[in-house]
Amino acid sequence: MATGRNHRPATSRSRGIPEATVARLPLYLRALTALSERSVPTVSSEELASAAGVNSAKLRKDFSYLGSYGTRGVGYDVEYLVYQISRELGLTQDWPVVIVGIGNLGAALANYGGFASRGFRVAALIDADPSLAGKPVAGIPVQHTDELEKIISDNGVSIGVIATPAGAAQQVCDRLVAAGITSILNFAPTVLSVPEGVDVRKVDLSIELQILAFHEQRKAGEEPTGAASEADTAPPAAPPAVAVAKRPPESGSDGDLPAVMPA
Amino acid sequence: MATGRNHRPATSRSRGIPEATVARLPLYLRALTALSERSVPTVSSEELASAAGVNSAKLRKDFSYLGSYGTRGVGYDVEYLVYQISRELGLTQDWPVVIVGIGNLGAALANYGGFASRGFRVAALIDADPSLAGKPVAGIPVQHTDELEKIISDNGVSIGVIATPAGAAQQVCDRLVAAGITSILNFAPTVLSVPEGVDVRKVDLSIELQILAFHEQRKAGEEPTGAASEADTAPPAAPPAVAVAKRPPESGSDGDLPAVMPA
DNA sequence: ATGCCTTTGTGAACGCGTGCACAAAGATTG
DNA sequence: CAATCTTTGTGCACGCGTTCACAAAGGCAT
Repeated sequence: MATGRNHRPATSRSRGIPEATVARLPLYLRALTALSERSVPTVSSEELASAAGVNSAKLRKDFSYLGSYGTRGVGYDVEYLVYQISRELGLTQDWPVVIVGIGNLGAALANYGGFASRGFRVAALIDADPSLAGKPVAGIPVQHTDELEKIISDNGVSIGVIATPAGAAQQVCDRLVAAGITSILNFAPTVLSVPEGVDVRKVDLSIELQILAFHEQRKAGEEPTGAASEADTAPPAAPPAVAVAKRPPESGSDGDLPAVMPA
Repeated sequence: MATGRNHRPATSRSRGIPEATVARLPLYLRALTALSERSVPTVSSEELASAAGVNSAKLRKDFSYLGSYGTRGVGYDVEYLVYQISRELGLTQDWPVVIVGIGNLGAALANYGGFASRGFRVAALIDADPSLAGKPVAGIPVQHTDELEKIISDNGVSIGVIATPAGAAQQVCDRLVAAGITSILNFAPTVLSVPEGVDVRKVDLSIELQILAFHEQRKAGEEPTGAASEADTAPPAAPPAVAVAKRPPESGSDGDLPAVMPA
């Protein structure tokens, strides 16, 4: 989870659809779309749950927040459910989005097919590098940062994707917000601060790997030697005054992305 | 979150560090590294918490699971804490990783600087497209899928990144697991099924956007007209037998990634 | 050395999310 | 039309995660 600030009771109070449920709706939608393409008319909660990788009881409860769209003894009508979830997620309308920071990642996002097929339309690609301006990426010409405000207001964009290096992210964020953006998907490894009412979701590649490393280390140090608990308990030095095993600062400042766009 | 199967009590039972805490440790580590580079000797929980974008009470409780590394009245020793968290996350050792599927996204990942600076080393890039073989991406030559098993065992790789199209993901996953991989970071929009003992974390770009769209729609339909609740309650047709507003199947099969690698 | 001030570490309360288990609902069969 | 069988929808209980609030701990000034 990653909402902009830690405000809001985590539960979306409106119609009372729990945030956890909202996060799973796209999962169900994906599974349902696949079924729809195979012309499967109905699914049971059990089947759909396994296709989506969740518990069937959880799925039924999730759907119960949307209303009673199933038929007892039969299951759910696939087409109807696809529509209901799409509507609930706001996918029946087209959402223009802008991508800021057209480095490797930004380009990958621009080429990502999963956007267009879900009601999202890449309205513009924006980068601070003047030499990129005009060059097409994924068939869309990159525009310079100077145009940012104009692009957003002209196209009525309300969702922005930040794929810049960490150093530029907050500045870009501020400009996006000032220009009217109210939802941000942030790929830069920084904590963005935004005013109340703006949603931020964060995707951090390196964090995911670190979490995996934690579990991996756990697995490794489970049975082999008994030395695991030893190295665990013995700190290399007393709390204050240490300089242990500090990895050399590697390259420049910490947070880094492949992209261009200087700070 | 996204563990392979819905097994395991969500809490990592070992030394009893809650999963939610583990997920935040990389966040703290990032903030601490930045402080370390600025040669800041100590931080209070309040300062660090705000830098990491979390609540200070939460941060203190998180640290309490690791041990008592702070000094009352003063705060935490930055260097020491960096070391402790690094060790806890298993970042004091180098983790070789392989990236499978070198499309736009795979290339972006290969170029991502945040990996190397965190103890992760890209051991190999793998793709099924023979025409890519040998070509260097981010300075590393791409190798063909045939070599997958050999690469993994030769380098002792235990973490794999899947950046293939959805259609190929499960096959790749199976081969990775068979070859000895026990942690997988999955970028393909599919539910992977893996045997017990293998961890899977999922990053789905389109899902994040859909969640944003949900909240965005919410904001939009909050005050404008009173028509919101109307369209909300009236289904376009009765549950069975409908063909409402179904978006045309767009392009090919649903889950798609920019990458190459045919199924 | 003593008292004050800052900040940690944590006990306890609360709320969300998950999963169980079952009653109600509808379809289907004879 | 009645009985049976399947599958939904949900009441309930439990556990994890978050937050509050405060006592204990240590530094620092006098």
